[in-house]
Amino acid sequence: MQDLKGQRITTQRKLLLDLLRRSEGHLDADELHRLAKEKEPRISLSTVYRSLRLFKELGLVDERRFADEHHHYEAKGKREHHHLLCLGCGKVIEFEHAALKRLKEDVSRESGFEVVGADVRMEGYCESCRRAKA
Amino acid sequence: MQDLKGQRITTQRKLLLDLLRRSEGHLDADELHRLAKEKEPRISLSTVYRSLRLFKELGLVDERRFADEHHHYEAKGKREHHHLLCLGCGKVIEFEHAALKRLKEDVSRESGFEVVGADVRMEGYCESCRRAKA
DNA sequence: ATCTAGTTGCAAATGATTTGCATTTCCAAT
DNA sequence: ATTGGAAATGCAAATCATTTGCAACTAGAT
Repeated sequence: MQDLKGQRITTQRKLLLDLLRRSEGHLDADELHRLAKEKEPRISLSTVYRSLRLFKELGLVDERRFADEHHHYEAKGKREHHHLLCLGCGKVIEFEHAALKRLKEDVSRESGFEVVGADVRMEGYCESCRRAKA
Repeated sequence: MQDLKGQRITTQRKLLLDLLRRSEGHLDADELHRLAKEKEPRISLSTVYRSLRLFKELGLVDERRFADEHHHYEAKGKREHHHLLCLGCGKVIEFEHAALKRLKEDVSRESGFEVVGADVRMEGYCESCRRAKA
């Protein structure tokens, strides 16, 4: 838990960071709160939000907005990846692609903009929704 | 104004769509409301939101979320483009890149996911912020 | 010109996220 | 180990963008 540089290591923060790291998907604040209450029934939703903000500031999680309405949080550490959003079922699928590195370099060179990060998301239909449509 | 297929053509809708199309940037609901009130002082913010939703459903505008907090709307019709977000000054810059078409095709082929649209955004520092940092 | 369903403006409601404050807890200094 | 105070928590109330209920107002078909 030495990831929380300088910040106090509380039961709540430990639990929340652990849940985020174990979870496969992209949790939102409510889901995380629900999970956390199984271990710490008194944990409050505000603490969840405050901790998420802290983790984000420390660079421990990424905050994303998919379909809308609320944020989703994803613990960092995996390889760089991007997202496919299924318009049929709402599923979020991760993908990697080698060409993106070159794309960033191209953009940096051509635009004079110093690119530090990229987020690519593609919308469409996942295999099962494609089958369902056909 | 025959873009409003089947929908009633009201003074408010005409004005709002017109403002969106004239505007270079990416307006948010408040900015649009402010602009609209110059011509139609009684127009309400709800009407702005309702019209934006309608335009979105009709495919006349794209809704985006940049830095956060609220939506921005952009009239469609320009060529496909993506966005650079400056972390220094918050500016949003548009860019185009030919490689994206191939990237979409690659992803479709490799993942079995049918890609219908892509949104690429890169974060970093624009030229003037880079100079300011140096 | 008339009729009526679609639209509007306003105010109140919503829902995600934030904040004020009293209480509790971490942890550095004793 | 104990302790003092700053930092963190839980709760309830506040925010802020966006949505909605409703009565009054129009577009546009008749």
